[in-house]
Amino acid sequence: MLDEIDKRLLKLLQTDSKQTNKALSHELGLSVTAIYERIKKLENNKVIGKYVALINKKKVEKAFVAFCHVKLVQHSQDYVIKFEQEVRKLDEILECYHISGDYDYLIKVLVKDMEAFRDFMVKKLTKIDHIGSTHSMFVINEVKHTTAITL
Amino acid sequence: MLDEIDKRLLKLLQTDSKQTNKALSHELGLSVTAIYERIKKLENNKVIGKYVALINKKKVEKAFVAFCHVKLVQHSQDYVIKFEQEVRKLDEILECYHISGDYDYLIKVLVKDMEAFRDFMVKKLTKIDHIGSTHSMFVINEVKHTTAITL
DNA sequence: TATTTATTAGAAAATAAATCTATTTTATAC
DNA sequence: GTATAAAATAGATTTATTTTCTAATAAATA
Repeated sequence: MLDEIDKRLLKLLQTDSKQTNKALSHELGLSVTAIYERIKKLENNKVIGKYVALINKKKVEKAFVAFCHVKLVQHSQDYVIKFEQEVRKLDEILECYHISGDYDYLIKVLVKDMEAFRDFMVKKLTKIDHIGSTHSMFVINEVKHTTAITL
Repeated sequence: MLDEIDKRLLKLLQTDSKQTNKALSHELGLSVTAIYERIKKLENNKVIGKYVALINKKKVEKAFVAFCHVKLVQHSQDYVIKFEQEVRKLDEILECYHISGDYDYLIKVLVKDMEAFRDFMVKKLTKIDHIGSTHSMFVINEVKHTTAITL
């Protein structure tokens, strides 16, 4: 389904989606139209989901990152649905995964600072019904963070 | 530094960076030039870090996601530097954070399936020197996942 | 081999980005 | 409160890019 050229093209687009088709055609040794058609196909097939601007969290006062493990008091469908609904509403939560292991969920939280985190915990996260317990881990340093999947 | 228009603009660009300046100008009630200049400024100030294509992991056989806690045997500078270096080299690791708590690191791993994960653990992660212990959590369901920071 | 289908190339048309000049708004000093 | 400077904006123009079109080539299928 994806040939080598597609993979190389996706690598380039995952790194910088603002490159012109001309630049990409140069890089991959194809015509502009070939690149254009390939990209359109990848978009239509939903291989490429969207194009976004990535912003620098340190520049927008969201440099404090934490991961929280969350356990529900019970795992009835109702509780699960409700919890997940609330999580999706909270802007501070960028990611939330239902995971295997001791805890039920792992969430990634972005806020300004420790004070804002405390606020988030007290006023938002733990206000959600049916939360049993939570365990927070603070990011000391971001060693690696990419959105680019290697194919 | 960022006014309300900038914030609304960033929200739009974080959702879809392929919108034309004309469409954005319409949305925000400004001229095309005003939008153009604002975007250029946000780029120059490094508020906008980059533009990327986000690809669909389910379409490229990378649907298996796991988080691994990693503990080093020791925390001497050498060991830390070496570990972080190796992590950055591994394509399966998309994110790695040095975190507070029982473990030293939290890493996010993307592979094809459980078999590939086992392979990754045995042949790559645990081959890195000085790793004390690891603890893996598998993603059962992705409840929320966005790159857009709310300002 | 013949026939269809998909991919590619190059040219033309349509669209958008980038630049320029003039005007307006905002901030600062007097 | 007014004058001045600086920043932001609008509209027009130029430049570049995307998109479409036609034809040619390559790959797949009967």
